[in-house]
Amino acid sequence: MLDIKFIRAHTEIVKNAVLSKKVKVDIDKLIKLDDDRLELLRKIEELRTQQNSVSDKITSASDTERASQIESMKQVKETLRTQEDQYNTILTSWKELMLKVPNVPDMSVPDGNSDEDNVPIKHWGEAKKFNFTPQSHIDLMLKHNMVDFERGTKVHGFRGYFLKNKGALLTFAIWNYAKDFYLKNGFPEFMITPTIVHKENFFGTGHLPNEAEDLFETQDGQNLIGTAEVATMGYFRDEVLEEAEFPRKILAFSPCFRREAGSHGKDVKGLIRVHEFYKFEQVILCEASHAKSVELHDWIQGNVESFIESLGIPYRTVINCSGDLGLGQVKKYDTELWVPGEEKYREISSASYFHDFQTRRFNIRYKDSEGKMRFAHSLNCTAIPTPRILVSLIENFQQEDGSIKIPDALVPYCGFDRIG
RNA sequence: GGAGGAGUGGCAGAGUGGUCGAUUGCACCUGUCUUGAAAACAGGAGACCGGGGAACCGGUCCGUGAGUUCGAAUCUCACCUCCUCCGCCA
Repeated sequence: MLDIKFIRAHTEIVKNAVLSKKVKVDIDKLIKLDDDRLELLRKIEELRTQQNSVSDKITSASDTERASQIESMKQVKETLRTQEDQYNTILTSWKELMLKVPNVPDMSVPDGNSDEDNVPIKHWGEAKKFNFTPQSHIDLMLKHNMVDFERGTKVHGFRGYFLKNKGALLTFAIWNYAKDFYLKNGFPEFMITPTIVHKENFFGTGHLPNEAEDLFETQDGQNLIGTAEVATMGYFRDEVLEEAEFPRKILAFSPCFRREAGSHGKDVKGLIRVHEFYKFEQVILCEASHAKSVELHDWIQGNVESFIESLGIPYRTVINCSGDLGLGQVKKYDTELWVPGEEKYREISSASYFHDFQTRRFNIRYKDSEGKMRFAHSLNCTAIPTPRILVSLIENFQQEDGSIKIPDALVPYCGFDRIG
């Protein structure tokens, strides 16, 4: 959510954001609505002032005065009721529009329509070429009895999977390694979050109102989270944080659920795109400073890059174009790992900052050194998702004989150094 | 799932129709006193919205939303959350 005062003061900037993010929302209509809202608000407050002052006098008035005052206040009450109804009608539309207004992309964000326009800014490792024909993670994992897609589909449905044996053990090893790696590298807080949460949390993060199609819903009206970010941010809703404790650095773990509506034809095989998975997420809350947000954005991105480097998987980092940014995101980096079977880089992580877009919706504030209440800034970045990481890990570490070498960093966590 | 109780400021806790944005205590800030601190005493201090350069003025907020009333923290209804007891269950 943006501040309506900011929208009014910088209308052109916001309109440009709407255009560059390819969002559908009428800013002129919003401002017109806000004019109407303010005009009515002033009228209503004037009437209330009148009502309050007469109310004060009524107690000490004589009986005849009182009768006439009560009579005149009945009129005021009727007018007030009509105007309040109008106000509420306006406010409802106003809120709907406000929730759709996107945050403004940073100057450094390239313009573009989709992920195809994202701009690579870093490459690490060599996109591996094998002197044999590499197999896909699907073939390799099936060969070593690490996964069962047929039973997954039988039991769960489309995109279902069972991780089995060394596939399951490898996953636990990654979780434990990731937990140790991130906690050692500067995350004082660690949480396992709820996965069933109220809708308001999705409005808070900016996933709603526009991404409802991608959410699973319970019969009680809550939704399943698609990322721990949602629950972790919700944790702080309506709270006033201590500036002295900034930046809050939280490592959060949760199962994640995504309907993948709108991507039915994409990645229909394998572990790239599944309905349920697990993810460690980096979540940051800090003071309301652009410079601080930028600094921490680079820090969380650096963390995920270091983590991938420690596994020895080639990757590149892209800066996401405007059209590939979420509603609330100011800027985003994606980290993409080399997938030899497809001969391309595939997304594994996403690092974004939001300024106060989310915290304004969640009402997460702190008192600054001058005693002024401010909305905090928020950021988040994938730490590691499973099982998607297995795709590039297994394909990159496959050997000519079809066995899979375990990256050194993971060996102590696996208890084996090779599969097959 | 059934029965009962409760939600008030950072915390505790008064307040059952107007003088209540709200007594009081703790915590907090400032001052007096003190070499310093503590204690004592005096004073200050909520959030949000609108107007204004500002001092300030007006409005809203007692779980949420509706209602009754000239007027609601206080009365009515619905919902949410928490607690206690019973039942069921990993």
